[in-house]
Amino acid sequence: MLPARPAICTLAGCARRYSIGFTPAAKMAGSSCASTIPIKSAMSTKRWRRFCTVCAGWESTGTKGQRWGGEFGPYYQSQKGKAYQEAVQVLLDKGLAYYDFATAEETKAERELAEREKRAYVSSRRFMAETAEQKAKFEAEGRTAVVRLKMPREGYCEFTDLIRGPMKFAWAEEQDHVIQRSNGTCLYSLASVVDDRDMRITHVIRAEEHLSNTPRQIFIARGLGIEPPQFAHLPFVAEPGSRNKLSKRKIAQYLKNPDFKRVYEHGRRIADRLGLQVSDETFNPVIVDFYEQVGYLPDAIVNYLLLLGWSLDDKTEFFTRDEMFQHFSLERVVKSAASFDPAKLSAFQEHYMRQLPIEQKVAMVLPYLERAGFHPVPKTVEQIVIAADDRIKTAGDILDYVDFFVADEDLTYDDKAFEKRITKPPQAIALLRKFRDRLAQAEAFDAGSLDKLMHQFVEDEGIKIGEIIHAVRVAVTGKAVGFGLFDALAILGQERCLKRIDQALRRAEGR
RNA sequence: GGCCCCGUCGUCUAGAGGCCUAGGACACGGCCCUUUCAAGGCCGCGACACGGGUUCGAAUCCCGUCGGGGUCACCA
Repeated sequence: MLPARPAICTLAGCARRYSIGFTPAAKMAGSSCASTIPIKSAMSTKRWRRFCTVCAGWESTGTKGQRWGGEFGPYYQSQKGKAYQEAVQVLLDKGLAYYDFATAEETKAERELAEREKRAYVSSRRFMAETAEQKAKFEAEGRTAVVRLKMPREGYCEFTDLIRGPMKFAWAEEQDHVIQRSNGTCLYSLASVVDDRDMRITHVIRAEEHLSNTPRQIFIARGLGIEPPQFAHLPFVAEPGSRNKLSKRKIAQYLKNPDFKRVYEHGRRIADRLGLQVSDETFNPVIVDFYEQVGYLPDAIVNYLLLLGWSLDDKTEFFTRDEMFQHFSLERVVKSAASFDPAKLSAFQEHYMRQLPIEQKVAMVLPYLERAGFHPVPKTVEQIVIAADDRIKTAGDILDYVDFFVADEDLTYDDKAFEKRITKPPQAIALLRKFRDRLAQAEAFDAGSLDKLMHQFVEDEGIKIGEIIHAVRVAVTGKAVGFGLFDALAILGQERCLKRIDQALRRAEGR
């Protein structure tokens, strides 16, 4: 069944299952992507697929996806109606389910009555039809039926959860859940059991909110003569700074958290420079798409998420995919919910970015420049990437350095910086002019030579380096901040540097 | 409300009765480095929810309290 909503993946849902679920899945199945499908349940296949695809390398969401095929299809619940109905019939034949001819209002009334009388609601089964005659009688009244499970009213359902250990639920607490709607279609709890059987699911690894519907699934499985799969219920991911389940709808509230806000606004700046249309549906730090758009590394995200609720020991933090597969175990999953910490995710991102070879960084960053409307030569980009070093924390950060690509006459100046470093200091303009002349005479224009030239200039003038260097920076880059000035000058080249300094001098003199 | 789950620094966690004056990471604060911004180095701050047991000894075991969360659909 395709989810009604578009391909959105929250960190709360798919991400957790990816980093935690995918890992043992791949481990147990002994292979990668293709095996993730049979190991999970069929629900929200599309979202799951989206996340896997994204985290496998931010590839486009190929819907053709041969990789998603497999021998136990079909994988869409919309194509499996017949299999579900057959299962319902088996349950009916065995007396483990029944036709319920009660109307929605009648059921609701019973439930409300129980609530008023402060007792647990148990279906009266007043409109239960187990024989053809009963069925005919209700139908004659013009009633339609749903199929409900006929849950045991005594005893316990016991099973072992791979994360939580032995579980014991009283059958009497279970409702007679609907498994087939009056229109003949089936519900999740029935469908997922059938899917799990058809797809040879051995381990169901899912969020803890499903813990309480496990007994009914075990009931259905046994009724169908299926050995129930092993269950592992993961705690959910909580909101930053609270224990509530993370939700993509609460972005406005999360924005009050300074760390969350920082991550969001950083992404927002990049999106704005790209002219991206942003919507809360996808441009939201709670959703993986956000990180893809801003240019995060999948490895960083997966590694961060892996540690959100699991650890190997008291010190190991960084894992390659292979190491994850090798070391992961459900037994070490933490039982309590873990809050999403955007600041720590950023720290992982910075770490992985620092590890990235230059060529890969360049390749990662180029599409951002192109999307922002620049057509830079890769060599220059490489120089910038090297000079900027770890200042580029996500691929989108390259946009902090577009000043190198804009035409000299289009360079914009930060007014405050210009004022502080050029207009205001009494000697600044004169010094800048002198330095400009030195630059004009420079024979070598590499960073090392420029460094020497600057120091010679400072010595000759008897000034402190701070009196000139900032003025030069603002004159050639327009900004007060950036990477090493000599790298910046070298990348721009002599001609452009002179042009920009002249331009700044004219601007300072109000011409 | 019934049922269920959970409770160690702000956050993620290590901890299976003595190795714990509770370890690591992120964040935070300070210092150093420095042409700005980053980064880096060093130092620091900082927790066993509470109350009873059991024990020579408890963060670890038991009971209770409190707190947080999940779930109770013809959603998935």
